[in-house]
Amino acid sequence: MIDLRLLRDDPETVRLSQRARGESESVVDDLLRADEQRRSAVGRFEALRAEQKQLGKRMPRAEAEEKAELLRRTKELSAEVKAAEAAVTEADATLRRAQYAIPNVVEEGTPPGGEDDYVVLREVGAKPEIENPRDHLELGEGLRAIDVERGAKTSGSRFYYLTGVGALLQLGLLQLAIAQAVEYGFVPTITPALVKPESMEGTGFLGSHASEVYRLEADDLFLVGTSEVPLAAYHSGEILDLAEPARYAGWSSCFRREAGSYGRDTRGIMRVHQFDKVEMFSYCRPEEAHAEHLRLLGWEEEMLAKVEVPYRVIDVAAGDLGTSAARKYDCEAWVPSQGRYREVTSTSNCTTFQGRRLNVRYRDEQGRPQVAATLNGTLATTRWLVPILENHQQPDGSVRVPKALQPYLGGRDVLEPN
RNA sequence: GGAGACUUCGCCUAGUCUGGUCUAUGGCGCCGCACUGCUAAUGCGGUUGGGGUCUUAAAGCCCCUCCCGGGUUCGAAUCCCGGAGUCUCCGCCA
Repeated sequence: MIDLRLLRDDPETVRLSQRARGESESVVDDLLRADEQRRSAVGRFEALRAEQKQLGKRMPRAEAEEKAELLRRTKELSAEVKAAEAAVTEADATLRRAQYAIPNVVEEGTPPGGEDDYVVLREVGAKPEIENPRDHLELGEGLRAIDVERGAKTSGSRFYYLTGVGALLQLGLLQLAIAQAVEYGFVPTITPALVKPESMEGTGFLGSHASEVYRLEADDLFLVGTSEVPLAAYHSGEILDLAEPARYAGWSSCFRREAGSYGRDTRGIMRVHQFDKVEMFSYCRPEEAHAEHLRLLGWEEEMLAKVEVPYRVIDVAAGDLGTSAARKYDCEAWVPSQGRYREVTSTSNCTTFQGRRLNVRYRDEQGRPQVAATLNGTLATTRWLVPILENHQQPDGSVRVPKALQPYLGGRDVLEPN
């Protein structure tokens, strides 16, 4: 949720942000009104409550006649206080709803517009020259690494088995990611994949992405779509020491319903209901967030370099940011069979938006608690197998193994079909 | 799944039976000051968090906060109901 002080002091910034996202500006005025109403309700309640407490203090010492008088007044007050309190509760709820209706304020410099209005920041690495490239599924089946038929048999479409070198490749990739994260001081973390509603809510995934989320109704739990969720909720309600950013690298399976993506990426493991991921997550001081964001992007690029895959970096446009993000950079890897770049990482600066919802704070120089900024970024996912297999394929259907992954595949430098 | 115990302002803890003087006790830690010729000891003071109001800002004042939500009452840390979490024991089980 956004900062109410910012809203009061500078509502125009919030309106501009809404415009850049292509979203409603009237919700800004709704929120301003709700804020005003809550404050006046609080004022009424507190005045009544103060009187009630004053009179209550005299009660034990009061003599018979005074006592009767006091009782009469305090009985009235009791009802008034109760009503005023109910009004505050309602105003709080209205305010909260209005606050939840507004996504994070976009960072200055974010390209305006929608999904197609991204800006390409750079392209890195040479695209391989491959004649009639096989796609990742054909390669994966040849290597007996990917089995979507049996995935569909047991679980339905968009499920798969990784077997043999496929399993080793994924485990190697994820371990490489964890190793890199540890090298840079991240705390490697294996997270819960099921979370409570407030954790899901606090991360901002029950807004526009609600239909993407698996819910276990019998237990009122949600399956996470990314370990960002349990990592963000990890320190909820806490006051952290953020002299240095607190960095976690989460390893978890991720679950997505992919509602509304019927017909898109139906082949192979490009878009699936369940996959594994190593995710970087940082808590830091707000003034440090911008620099931290660029660091996360740098670490993503370092991982892409290790798997020797060409990619480009895009600056995602405001309308495609998602609820919590103020700025987002995606790395897209080259996929030869499709002749285009496809998203393999995404790093978001959520500024204090999640921190405020989840109540994560730190102490500033004066020792006062302040809301922490949060950031996240992908270090490796199952989807990475697609560009890895395709870019390193050879005409006979074998696949070269990037040097960094070789130790995880028993030292092999080539995977042969069998 | 069954039974019981517990949850207090960073940590530990008093208070709950018997509602008002709880504006929540004490210790530890932490911060400041004083003193002592060293970073030790001692003394004094401070130390939950959120919100409102006022203000350039701070201070002040007020409200909320004793796990959460209801209820009883003029008044709830305290009594009642519901929920969550932790622990112990029993049962079942990978």
